[in-house]
Amino acid sequence: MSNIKVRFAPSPTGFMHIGNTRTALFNWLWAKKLGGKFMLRIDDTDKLRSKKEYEDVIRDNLTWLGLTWTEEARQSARFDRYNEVTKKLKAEGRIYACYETPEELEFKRKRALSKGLPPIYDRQALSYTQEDIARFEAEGRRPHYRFKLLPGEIKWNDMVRGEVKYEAEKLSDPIIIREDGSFLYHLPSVIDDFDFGITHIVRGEDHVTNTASQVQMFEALGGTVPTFAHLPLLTGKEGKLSKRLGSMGVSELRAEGIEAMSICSFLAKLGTSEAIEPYYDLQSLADTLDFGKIGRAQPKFDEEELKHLNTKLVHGLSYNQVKNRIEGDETFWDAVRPNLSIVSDVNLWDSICHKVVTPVIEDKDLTSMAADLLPPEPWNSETWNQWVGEVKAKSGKSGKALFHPLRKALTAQDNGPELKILLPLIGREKALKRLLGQAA
RNA sequence: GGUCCCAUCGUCUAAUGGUUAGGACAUCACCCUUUCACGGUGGUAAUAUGGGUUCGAAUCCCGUUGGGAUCACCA
Repeated sequence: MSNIKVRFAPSPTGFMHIGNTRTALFNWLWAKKLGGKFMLRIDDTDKLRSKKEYEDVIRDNLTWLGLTWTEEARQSARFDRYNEVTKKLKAEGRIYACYETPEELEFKRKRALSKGLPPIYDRQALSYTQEDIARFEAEGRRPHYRFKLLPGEIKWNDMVRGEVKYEAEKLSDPIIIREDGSFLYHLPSVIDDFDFGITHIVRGEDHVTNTASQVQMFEALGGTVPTFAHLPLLTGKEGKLSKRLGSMGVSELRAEGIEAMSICSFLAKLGTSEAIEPYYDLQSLADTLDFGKIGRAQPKFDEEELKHLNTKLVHGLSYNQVKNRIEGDETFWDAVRPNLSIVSDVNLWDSICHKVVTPVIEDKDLTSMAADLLPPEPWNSETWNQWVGEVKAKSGKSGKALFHPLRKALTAQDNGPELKILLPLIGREKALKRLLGQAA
């Protein structure tokens, strides 16, 4: 049994969007490929912004996508553990108290920037005297805490970026505890990864500098540093990561009729050197996962391309894969699916065959003539050819002029499945009325 | 501004110093279908820019331009 373990750690402060989903997917696929475990961790250290509603939607989306988890944790339930670690690190001098107000910090940053200096924390707090601290406390100030980075080179071998190096001196000591005593993301995340035995962390490249400081946190905890993979961030069509991209949720895509496997196939292959094509199960996607094939440039996410892929995927869906959610039998499905963009459009064709349709009459002479020539039932798949042959002979029309008016009258649609198959399903009674311009 | 990353057809990318710069998606044309769609075949289409290094550069080096990330008491 593999000891590989990955996690997806969303903060329940918003819905699942395309970027989130991609991160979850790559983690899941990696665990699947290596026979490891996938855990869900709710990063709800920010009590104000975390909402149960978001959490529910995240779970629901993951389940729908098929990204199931076998273990779960919640940061808000682990504060005792975080406090314990913090106490130890304070004693070791790796965590220190600071008394600057947010305004003072903001001022320092601006001043550094205006002098052309990097806005790195100046560690003034390390030189406080007892008197300074007493004075701050007397003023009613409460401390926040930072993690002290050790000078020197920080490096790791990234599964997508190769060797990554940072100089600790060029990084700010991250604030890990707020003035109100609550934890910020950095340290709890590391403690959890350490405690739960996470072996690989796959996340967006917006985390690379966080990783640099977190590497030192893992070391301070005395743990092994997990293996990292930082995925290039997705951008929008126009170049910049647009609001639209940020708001493009799994729930919305699902509501639009996009298949879960379309989303997974698309996100797993976008930005890689492999063709973006439909995969019908996560296992086969996992088999092909290779972090080395992920490019380092930022791919553009285009919803249109996702829709194209979805259409292609739907065309390849067998009856067995959809029978639980559609009307109609296998013959019907096979006849209709090459015309579908989304599975639920099958219902449109089902209702065209079995419910009331208001026909569109384009060529009254032709359609009423065709109505007269309609043969008696029973009908089969050859009926169409025989009938249309007669209509053609008598009207002298052929090609589009012949077919389009018939299609519009019988289905009220501009395009669709082969009429040869549809006609017997519609039946003589409805066909006759529709050809005469009556709703039926 | 510091640090880090990136730049090849419209899009995702391949080509680890010598290729007619390849593939996939999209697009276009043709074929199939007595219509559309589906399907099949084929075509158009790219190395951001300026310097080097080299017999030879998409590839290595430097500059320029452009894009992105980060530098939060968000995660």
